[in-house]
Amino acid sequence: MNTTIYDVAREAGVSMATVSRVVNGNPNVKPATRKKVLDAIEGLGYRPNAVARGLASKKTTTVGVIIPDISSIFFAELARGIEDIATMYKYNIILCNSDQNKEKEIHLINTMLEKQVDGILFMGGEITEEHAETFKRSPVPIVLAATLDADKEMPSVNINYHQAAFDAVSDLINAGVKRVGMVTGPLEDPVNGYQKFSGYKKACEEKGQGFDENLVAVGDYTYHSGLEGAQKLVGLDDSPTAIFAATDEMALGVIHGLQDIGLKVPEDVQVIGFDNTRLAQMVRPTLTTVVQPMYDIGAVSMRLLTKYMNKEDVEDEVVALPHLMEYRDSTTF
Amino acid sequence: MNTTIYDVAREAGVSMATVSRVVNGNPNVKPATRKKVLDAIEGLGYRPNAVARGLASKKTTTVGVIIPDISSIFFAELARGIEDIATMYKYNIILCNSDQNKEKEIHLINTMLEKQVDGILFMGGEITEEHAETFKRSPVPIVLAATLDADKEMPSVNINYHQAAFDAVSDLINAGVKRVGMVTGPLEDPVNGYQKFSGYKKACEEKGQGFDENLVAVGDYTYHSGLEGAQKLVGLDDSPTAIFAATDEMALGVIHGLQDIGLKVPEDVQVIGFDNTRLAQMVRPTLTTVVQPMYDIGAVSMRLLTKYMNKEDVEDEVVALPHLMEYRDSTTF
DNA sequence: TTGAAAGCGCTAACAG
DNA sequence: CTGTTAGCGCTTTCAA
Repeated sequence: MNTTIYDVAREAGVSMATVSRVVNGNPNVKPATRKKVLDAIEGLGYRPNAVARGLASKKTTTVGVIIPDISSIFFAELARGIEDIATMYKYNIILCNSDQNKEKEIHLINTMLEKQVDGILFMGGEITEEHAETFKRSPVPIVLAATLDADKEMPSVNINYHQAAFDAVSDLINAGVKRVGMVTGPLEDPVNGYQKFSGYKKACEEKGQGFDENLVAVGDYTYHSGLEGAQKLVGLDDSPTAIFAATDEMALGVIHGLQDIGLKVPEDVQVIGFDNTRLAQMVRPTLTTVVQPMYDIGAVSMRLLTKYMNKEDVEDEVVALPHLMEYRDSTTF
Repeated sequence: MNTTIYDVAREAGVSMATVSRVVNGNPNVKPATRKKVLDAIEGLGYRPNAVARGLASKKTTTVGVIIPDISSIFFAELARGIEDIATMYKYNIILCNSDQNKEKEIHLINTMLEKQVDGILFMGGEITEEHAETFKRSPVPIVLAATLDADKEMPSVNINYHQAAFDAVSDLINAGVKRVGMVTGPLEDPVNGYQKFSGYKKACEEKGQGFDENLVAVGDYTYHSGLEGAQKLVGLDDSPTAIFAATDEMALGVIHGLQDIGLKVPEDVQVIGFDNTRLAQMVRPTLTTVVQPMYDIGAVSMRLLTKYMNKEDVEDEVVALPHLMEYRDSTTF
């Protein structure tokens, strides 16, 4: 049997309430008493049982984190930001991979709710009606990180993907590129698909080159799909002299796809990526990319969640972090 | 107030014990009764409280995972293997980053024990005496993943790092390379430092080139340190014509460090990495590397932990998974 | 096949 | 400043 608060009380010659008070740092304890209790705790090697505490207090100091895939370099960085801030506020994290599978996501939320988490941080792709229903029914706060909610009625932390993509493509066109191609994520994905694509499209339309759907290759976030996308695009009659990729990993694929068939980056074709993961510096030429502050998105969303959990006032429910460009050697400007 | 097992019992006209039985799939319930209960659960939207269950049953179906840094591509892959198997066995994961800091590691173990996890999966660097003490005192099983325990008295899952490094360097020497250099991790690190280094050293000594400490650069796992290491090594009078790096990330740094000063890989200098992370294919030339099955190490260690938690018999407490070489374009053989 | 009742270890009024 | 007393929601004997 493990030693309990009751054992400590007996050992120290006080009531369990007093032990509870010193364990929880309640100031209403005479120093001498506190010392007796502390000594007893030390002597018995007492370790409070967080489960019992959770049952009695209805707080577990644990938050659920639903993430598409922790082995993705992008989400792993986000997770690190989340965990750091959680630790700072004394929360632990229950981490689950969803593979962006709707049934799994809903199931995971329910599992976490059973475990009585104090809040949930959700990262995913599309927020369907069913997601919205589930979120609404949740007895604890839920915050979205790097995940768009069409109705903007959920608390969330993002950057403006549409604008960021628009900016990146505009840079290219302003620098004199006549035809810019794109390797996008699946268009059903609101972030890496639709938003970034629409930013690209808008820049094409407004800046003169016009939109040509042949210049768009749809990838699946992988390096390999970037590689294939590049080869498809440069195989065109009127092939692009710059390619914008929706993620850094695909951008690396694009660069190597280009190089593998003898094209030079950036001389023949310029390349811009998105995210500024560590990959961007691990390639030659180094990658010009849109900086998405992944760690910060994780950190800020966790901070936001703590505010909800503490019932603090929050002024901005929907926060958009700034993005910017990191110019490296895969572009000529 | 949330609905409890008691509400369901009243609604279904049975006792809470019966509700508990159907919730837990106990077969000793008449089908008709079961149906009544299930209907009541459905109607009330009842969701069992895992915290209360944990307190009563002394099982939380949660395991603690201590990892140096989830944003590392290597550990993220490992974590994915862990989580997948945990999910398969209906466990959830509490994930914490330790940054390989001893105090943090010990502290985290205690936090997890307070939370009454059913087991702990530990990834770290050095296992000190203090670690061993803490592990020994744990009331729940602990398994090490990709982490060496000098005394081999803890259950663990690894590959044979020494042998793997020896094999890689031997390949180079057998292929005619006269001088092989190495970029190692910190030598205090038993895995990425000492074991791999000693494998390298042994191959040098046994295969003829002899060991020359000038040929060794100590990195810190980062891409950047690989880059610097390479430049240091090729600056030598009698510079190496092949470099073995203790991790893929450092190997990418080595390749680019070489290329940045005009050397060709593999014509001028061959390069071999370690781990076979996804990075190995995201570089030109693609990287020849030692395959360490990260996902599998995670999966197998979690499986091993489930056996301990279920008090099943385990035949192999210390498991060594096989390693092999993946030959790509950064070597000439 | 079902119910009654005793905890699991702790928090949180409430009293004194 | 300290102790008493109810629970928190569930599992688990033990009887019936």
